[in-house]
Amino acid sequence: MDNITIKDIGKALNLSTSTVSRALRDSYEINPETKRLVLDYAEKMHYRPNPIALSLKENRSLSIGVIVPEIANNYFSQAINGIEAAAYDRGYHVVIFQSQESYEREVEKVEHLAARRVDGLLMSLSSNTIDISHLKTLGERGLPLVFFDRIPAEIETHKVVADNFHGAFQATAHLLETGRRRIAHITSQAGLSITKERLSGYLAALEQYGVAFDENLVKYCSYTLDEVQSNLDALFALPNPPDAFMTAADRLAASYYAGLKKRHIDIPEKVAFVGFSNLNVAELLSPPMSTVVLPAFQMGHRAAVLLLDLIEKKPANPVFRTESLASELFIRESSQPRK
Amino acid sequence: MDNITIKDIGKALNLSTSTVSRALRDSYEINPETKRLVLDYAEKMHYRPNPIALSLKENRSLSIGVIVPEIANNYFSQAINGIEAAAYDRGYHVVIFQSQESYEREVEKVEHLAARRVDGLLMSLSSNTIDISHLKTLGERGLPLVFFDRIPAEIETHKVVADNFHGAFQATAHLLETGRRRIAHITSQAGLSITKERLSGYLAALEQYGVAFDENLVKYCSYTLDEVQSNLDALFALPNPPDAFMTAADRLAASYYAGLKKRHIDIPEKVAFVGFSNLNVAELLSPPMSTVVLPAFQMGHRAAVLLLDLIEKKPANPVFRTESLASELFIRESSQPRK
DNA sequence: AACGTTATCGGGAACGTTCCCGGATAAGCT
DNA sequence: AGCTTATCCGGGAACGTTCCCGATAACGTT
Repeated sequence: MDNITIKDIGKALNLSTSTVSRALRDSYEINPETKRLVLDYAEKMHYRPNPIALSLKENRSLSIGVIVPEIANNYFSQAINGIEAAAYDRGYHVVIFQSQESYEREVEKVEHLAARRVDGLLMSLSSNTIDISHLKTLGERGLPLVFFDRIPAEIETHKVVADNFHGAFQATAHLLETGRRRIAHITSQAGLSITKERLSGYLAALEQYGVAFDENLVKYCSYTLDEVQSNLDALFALPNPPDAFMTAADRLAASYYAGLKKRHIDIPEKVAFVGFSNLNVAELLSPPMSTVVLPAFQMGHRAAVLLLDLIEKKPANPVFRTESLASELFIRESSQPRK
Repeated sequence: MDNITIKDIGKALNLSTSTVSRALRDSYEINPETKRLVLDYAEKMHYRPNPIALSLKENRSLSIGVIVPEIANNYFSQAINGIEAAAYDRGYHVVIFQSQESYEREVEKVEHLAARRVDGLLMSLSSNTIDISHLKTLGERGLPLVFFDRIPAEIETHKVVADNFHGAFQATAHLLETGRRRIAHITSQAGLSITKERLSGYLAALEQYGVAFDENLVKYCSYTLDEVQSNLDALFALPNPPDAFMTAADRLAASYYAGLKKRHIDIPEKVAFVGFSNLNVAELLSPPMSTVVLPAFQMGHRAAVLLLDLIEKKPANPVFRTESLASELFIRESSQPRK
C-alpha cells in the first residue's frame, strides 16, 4: 500500500517536486529530456496521482453524489444508469448511496457526501423525509443540487420529474373507458410530490368522466406486507368494492398484484389493473400487466446533465426549471374490458 | 461552500489549531471550560471535520469499495444491501460502482477506488474480464480484497460464493426426475467461475441419471436480445430439441422465458423451465417460474464481514478461505411434469 | 557593457487535520 | 527556597499536490 508519490520521484531523480509535478502535467517550462526521465520513471514505478490530495487542495473531487431511496428497484437503478452515462461522458465519477427510505439515513448520507466534497448532488427524497432543512442549508452553502423523481416543493433548484399527472390521468382514463367505475388508487406516502401529482391525475380523469371520487378507494402505503392484506381487506369490505386498481410505484404494483392473486381475484375479469412500474418482466406476468412506464434512464440522464452544467458553468443566478418527461402507458391483458 | 475549519475556530476563539483539535476529540489535557467553548462554537457554526484531510493524513477513508457488473439486477442489488448492512454496523461507508460487464470499465473503477484510498475492495468480476492483473497488483500492494459470486481462481484471498454446483445439480435433477431428458443449459460467459460450477452440477446430475451429455444443448451467452433468438433457433432446429431449460442468472431466465413465450412454446407442457433468479416476482409470472434462489443478501453480508475483519485485524498471514452459501430451489408450475 | 529574454529549475506556502515536542504556569512536596 | 508534577496550551511538521515567486544561467539586443 506504500504508493509512490511525486516526492519519491523527485528524490530518485534529484529533482524538486515542483519540477516533477510540472513534468507530469506536461508543462512547457520543462526540458523535454527531463520530462522523458520523469515520465519513464513514473511509468515504471506505476505512479498514480493521489486524488485525495488534489481534492484537499482544489476543494473538489470530480465526482457527483447520488442518493436514492433504494437501488434494488428497477426504477432507480435505471435512473442511476442514466446518471452514470451522462457523468462518464464528462469525466465525472458517480458515488451512489441509498437512504433506504429512512430520513435519518438520508441526512447522514447527505452530510457525508457534502463533507466528502462531491461537486454536486443528485437526489430523490426518501418517503419518510418531511423536514428538508438538511438539503436547504446545503443549497445555501453553494453545493449544486438537482432533484429528480421525488422532489421537494420548498427548494429552488433544477428538478426533473416524470409526467406523473398525465401518467395517472391516462391510466385512470383507460380504466374508465373500458367500463370500470370503482378504481382503487394505491399510492405512496401522502407527503411525496409524486403522490400528489398522481392523485391529481386520478382525480382529473374521474372528473372528466363524471365519476364521483370516493376517498375510501385511495390507500397511502409504506412498504410492509401486512399493509397489503389490511388494505385489501378494507377495500373489499366496502359496500361498493373496487373493480379496478391503479397503483403507483414498482413495488406497490408487484405486491398488490400478488395480493390479488393470493385472494384468487380474477384479473381482469373481476378487477382490472394498471401499475406504475418499470419492471421489465411486466408482460411475462400472469396476466401480462398493463403498466405506466416512467422514463427512468432519461430522467437520470437529464438530471445529471443539468447538475454538471450547474457545476461547470457556475451561472451567477441560474434560472431554475422543473422539467417533465413523458411517461408511457402500455396496455396489456390486466386491464382488458370484461367479457 | 466555504466550510468552517478547525483553523477558523481557533482564530475566532484565540486558540491554536492543536487545542481546538484536541478539544473536539475530547482530549483529557484540555480545560473543560475551553472544551465547552470550542464545542459550542463548533456546533453553532456547523463545523464538520473534513474527511478528505483525514484520509490524506491517515491514508485511509473508513470506506470500502464495491464493484459489481450492474446494479439494475436484483441479484447484485440484494448483495449490495447485505454489504451495506454489514458495513453500517461497523461504521464504514460503502462506495458502489458498476463495471457494466466491461473489462475496461472494471479496470478503471478499480484504479479509481484504489487511488481514492478505500480501505478495502469487494468485487464480483465483469463477464468480460479475463486478465486479472489489475487485481493481482492491488492485492500485492496490500489492499484488502474479497471476492463474491464471480470469483477468479488465480488470486488468493477470501471468497464468498453461492453453492452453484449444488444449485445446478438440484435443478437439473428435478427436471430429470419429472421426466425430462433433453435439458438445455443456458448460461453465462464460459470464463466465469459461476459458469463452470453450474455446468459441473448440470453434468453431475445428467451422469447420475444416466443421461448422455449433448454439448449442443449448452449455450454460453452475453446479454443481447438477438442472441436469444438465434440460440432458440439453433436449439429447436436440433433433430432432438430440448424438452427443458435450465438457465443461469437473473437476466437469462427472464429473457429466455420471454423468448419461449414469444414462440408460443407451452411451459411446462412442451418444455419445463427452471431459472437461477432472484427476481421477486417469479411466482407472479405466467406460469409461475421455478427458480434457484441464491442467497444474495447473505453473500454480500458475509463478504463484507470478511473484508472488514481483514481491514481491522490485519492478520500477518491470513488463512484465506472460500465460503459457499446454500442456494434454494423453489419448484413452481414451470417445471411440473407433463400431463 | 549593461540589460532584457528565454529556458529550466527549486523553494515554500497552502489545503485541513493530527500529533509529537515543548513550554509556561501554578500547585504540591521535601 | 528549590524541586517535581500536573495542568493546559502553542508551534510546527507531515500527508501529496499545485502554483506563485524567484533563481540561475546562457543568449541576444541596444
